[in-house]
Amino acid sequence: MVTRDELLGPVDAVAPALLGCWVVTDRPEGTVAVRLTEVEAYSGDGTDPAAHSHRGPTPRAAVMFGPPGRLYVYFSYGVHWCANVVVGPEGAGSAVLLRAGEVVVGEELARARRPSARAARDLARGPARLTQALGIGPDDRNADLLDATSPVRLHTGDPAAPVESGPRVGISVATELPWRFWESGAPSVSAFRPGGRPRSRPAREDRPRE
DNA sequence: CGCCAGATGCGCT
DNA sequence: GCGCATCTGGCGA
Repeated sequence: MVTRDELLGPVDAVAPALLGCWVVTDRPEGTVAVRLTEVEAYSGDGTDPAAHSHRGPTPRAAVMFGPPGRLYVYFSYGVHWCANVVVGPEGAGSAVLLRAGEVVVGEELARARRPSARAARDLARGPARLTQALGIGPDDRNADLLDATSPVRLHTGDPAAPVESGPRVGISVATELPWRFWESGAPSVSAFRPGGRPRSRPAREDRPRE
């Protein structure tokens, strides 16, 4: 198990240290474990406008201000659930987004949860895919990842390759911070462009309508 | 292959 | 009402 002390440092130092760790979910239908290959740091120190905690402990972001080692789960784009590990001292408002990993236990169950995934590396490639493969959802909000009896846990591990860093993905502010960390060469690292897809505007005002 | 746009609901202005 | 820490399938080269 990861210990509380390992999560107390600055979020941009803790985030790369989580690479290689395992996220494990025990459910009635079986166990799935994912070895983390890509994460992103979000800081609650007030300097990170991309963090959900940037506007204070709103109802959604309250978990980010709680004790380290809890799971911050949020609903994204009206469709997906994404998961973070809360880090830093209680009240810091910092968290590490779990962006991608490789399924190391329970591949059959992960495939059943993600029928659209073809290659194995796509099972947990991307933050919403990762939560799907692990069966993480709203019921896991604020779960204690450091409790050995919890159905969702974080186990220690080491990266299998050097760690690289670069801009975070899918955000439109603070894109200069190199707070995305990944295992060099990992096939499960997100292929998305830094900064996200540019927002498209209506191409034509005179487009015929039905 | 790569690029594109829709889906879909919540949080905050 | 607007924007969003995304994913997927469709379409064209």
